[in-house]
Amino acid sequence: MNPTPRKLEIIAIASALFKEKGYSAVTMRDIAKAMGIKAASLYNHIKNKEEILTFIIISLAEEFINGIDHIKKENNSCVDKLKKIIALHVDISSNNTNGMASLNNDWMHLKDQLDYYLTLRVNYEDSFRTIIIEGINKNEIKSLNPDIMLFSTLSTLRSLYMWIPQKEDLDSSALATNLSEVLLKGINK
Amino acid sequence: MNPTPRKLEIIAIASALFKEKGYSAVTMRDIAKAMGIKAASLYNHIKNKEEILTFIIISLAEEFINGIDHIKKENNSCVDKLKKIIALHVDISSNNTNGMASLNNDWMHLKDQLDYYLTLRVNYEDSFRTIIIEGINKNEIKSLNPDIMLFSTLSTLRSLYMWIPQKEDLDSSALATNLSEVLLKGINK
DNA sequence: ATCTTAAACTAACGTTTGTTAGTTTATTTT
DNA sequence: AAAATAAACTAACAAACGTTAGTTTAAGAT
Repeated sequence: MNPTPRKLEIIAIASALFKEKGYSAVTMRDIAKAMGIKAASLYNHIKNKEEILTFIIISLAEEFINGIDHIKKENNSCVDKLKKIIALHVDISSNNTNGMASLNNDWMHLKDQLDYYLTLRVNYEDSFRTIIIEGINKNEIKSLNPDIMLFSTLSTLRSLYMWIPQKEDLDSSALATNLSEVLLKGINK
Repeated sequence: MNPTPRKLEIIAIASALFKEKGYSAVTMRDIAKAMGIKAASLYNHIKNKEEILTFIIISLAEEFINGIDHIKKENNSCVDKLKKIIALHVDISSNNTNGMASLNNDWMHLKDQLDYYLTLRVNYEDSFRTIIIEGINKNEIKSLNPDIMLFSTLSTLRSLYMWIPQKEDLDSSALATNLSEVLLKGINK
């Protein structure tokens, strides 16, 4: 059940290819060539193509759920919770920019675990929205449409994977700090 | 050169399928079935699969370039220019949520026009960044990393296509106003 | 030295893919 | 009525797809 080193190598290579062209456009022969072996040899390590995608997406989705569950429980202001969510996204995205592409763009190609993934996503968004609404009620957050604030913030955080690789000069904590400033306080002086 | 009504029907149907599953996962037989005809019949109207994608992406990309070129020339404050950019995204995205999915996710499958698309994108982002930097210099915009502000704002605007279809209660101008508030002034009270 | 195992290989399978060629059908123009 | 056109059709193609079966190779364990 827990993957061998070789299997993790395949998943890492596949993640990079999936980010470049998307899951459907990447063939088993592409993955094999990038590994320096033949396509059939991949099946000594993985069940099938779908298993690769499932592993990438589900493990990331569970990281996010675990992260936000932890943040919810802490005794912080809502604004501080939001800052922790931002740091969570920066952290996970930094450590797996390739996998984040699949999580964002290829979840609909899941089969067995599609329903499970959708449950995780709904739960994550609900937790996020709850924190925003709490912030409004406690007068920490502006009284605007919570869904617009959720959508706006989450869109930026979901796109981090595209942008982090080209910004190696900024370390994770500096990026999280800057992003918190922009997302919470805006850009207008 | 300018498309027949039937061709536009095919492109519209294809856009919807591309949004659901991505360009690579949609077959000519999928498109034909959704049109109620056979796959071979599509070729009476279009050159090949690639032409459909190219049309969707390039026409949208040109809309954005035309929009921002117009905004640049107007004699407005930088903040007002930014508000107009936000309204531009809301407007274009509202009128073609399906096509926006291809623009965002399937541009890498362009062949002939890939370089042209990339040029348009770089030009668009440069114009956007220039407005932000001007705003910093004129003391309208906070003196933070301009790329982070660009990235953050643009990520939200690029994701609008996913979100607009499930928010029919909000009309375009109200959405643009709310978004301007959130993106420019933040969510923190 | 023999056995076992991990991980590669070759060869092939049945499908699905985008696309072409040639034909039929129905509508419009002459 | 005849001719031309638009838009569908059937049939088929070569290539690429994910995957399976059986085999070889090389290293470690007995």
